[in-house]
Amino acid sequence: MTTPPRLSWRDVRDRIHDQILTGQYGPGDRLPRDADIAEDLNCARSTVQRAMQDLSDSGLVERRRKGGTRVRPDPVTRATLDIPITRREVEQRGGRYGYHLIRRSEADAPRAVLSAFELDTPRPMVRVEALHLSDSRPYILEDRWICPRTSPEIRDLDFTEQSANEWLVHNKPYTRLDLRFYAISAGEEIAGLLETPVGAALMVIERTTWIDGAPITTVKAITRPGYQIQTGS
Amino acid sequence: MTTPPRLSWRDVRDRIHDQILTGQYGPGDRLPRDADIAEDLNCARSTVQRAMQDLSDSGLVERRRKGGTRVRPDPVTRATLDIPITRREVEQRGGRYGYHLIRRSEADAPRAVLSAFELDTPRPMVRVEALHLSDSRPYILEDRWICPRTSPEIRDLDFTEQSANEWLVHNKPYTRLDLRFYAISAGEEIAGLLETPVGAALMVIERTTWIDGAPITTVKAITRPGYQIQTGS
DNA sequence: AACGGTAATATGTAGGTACATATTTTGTCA
DNA sequence: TGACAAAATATGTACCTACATATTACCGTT
Repeated sequence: MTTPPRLSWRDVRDRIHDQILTGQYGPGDRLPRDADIAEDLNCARSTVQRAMQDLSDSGLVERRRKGGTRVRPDPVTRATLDIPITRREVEQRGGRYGYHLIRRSEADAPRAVLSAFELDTPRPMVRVEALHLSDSRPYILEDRWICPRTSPEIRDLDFTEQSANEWLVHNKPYTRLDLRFYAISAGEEIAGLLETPVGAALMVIERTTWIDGAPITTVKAITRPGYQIQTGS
Repeated sequence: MTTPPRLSWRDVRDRIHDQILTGQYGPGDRLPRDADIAEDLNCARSTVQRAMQDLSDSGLVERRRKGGTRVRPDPVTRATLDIPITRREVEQRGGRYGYHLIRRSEADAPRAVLSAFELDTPRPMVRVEALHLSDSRPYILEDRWICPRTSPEIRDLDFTEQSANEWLVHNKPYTRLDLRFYAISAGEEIAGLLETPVGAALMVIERTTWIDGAPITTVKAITRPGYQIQTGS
């Protein structure tokens, strides 16, 4: 008697995945219940559940209690991005990291910042403008607003030695993150700070974080020309 | 006797998460074994396992068999991106979608394309240049190379009606995806096609896919001015 | 038909056991 | 001391059971 090798949840996942992509189940179609698939494949329902969870996470299917599992009608390519601390990023690329605080100020947050936080009422915030350097050359220019109501500690920090980026990542967990990328053309001020020609195309990374609904920080990181964001590796 | 409400894996996760961020466990520190945590919290090991998996997925800790669980020394902010089919994207934004094939050609893949695929030896590929429109105005310009050795079917497709984007997403599953974003300045040709001033800052999305190591397609999607990529909704 | 409450049902989660697997640690021998 | 094999160990996976929860589906009433 040869014992058939047990099915792993990856096997189950791949099997379903194949069935979807060979057209056996099309967009919007409902798949059998986990229990039935489990019986079909002769494995435990928990194994099917694990497989389905993974397919759901990767955006291929949608699952709803009692509603069952259906193939997502609009396929998406889903990818995971890792954005390291800027210091780590520079060092990992073999550069010598440098940091320079440009200005630290307090003011009522402008409309754009409030809108990033999805706030209606104006409130005072701390603004930190700083430059990250790689081998003494400008790497990323960051324009950050921090909400002191959520992070009172920043009143005692001047961010001349340690970047707000680093301090926040190490000390301020968040429950919600909003990321966006877009391109801008370097204006005069930015071009001057990044030592780049006026009109250069620059990637901007905007990041906003909240903890349980309370705004922590929003930052506009303007990268030097040629900067790339990439997945994996 | 009040029965204490059972701990969910989310509770466990949040508890560990807090402990890490209050400094109870610092970067590089090793956490107790799952079994011990389970005993401490009076829950099943499988619950702790689930919690730890999630923390591992979100980049906060690293787990290794026998090595145990340790706090990641270099914190990263990890985010998930959904990139929909361009047609869906346009329609979801309330625009009327249009598609226009510019050119379909065959040639040996240039060095840049081979490098994207991590290939050494040149091989012939199909190139598809096309324009996606929103309300009859240019939205995304895509310059795509497809490997016919991996997808022989494309020999029979002319991509005049359906975009290669759509066909591939629906018919070509991939096992590996490489994504990168960067900014470019519109040259004359691109500016003409996107109906944008020369020198405008544009976001580029490069996407390369493989199936089990075999190259499928690589595409450079040049977006119109003001285009943004963002997480979440 | 329209409404509303109830039952039916598929997925989600927790508990528990057993074994698999990947590493590290230890121990032995040259 | 070094190399290699064996033991120890923490996480990973599979199975099963029981119950929780969110919806959908159904049915009776108006």
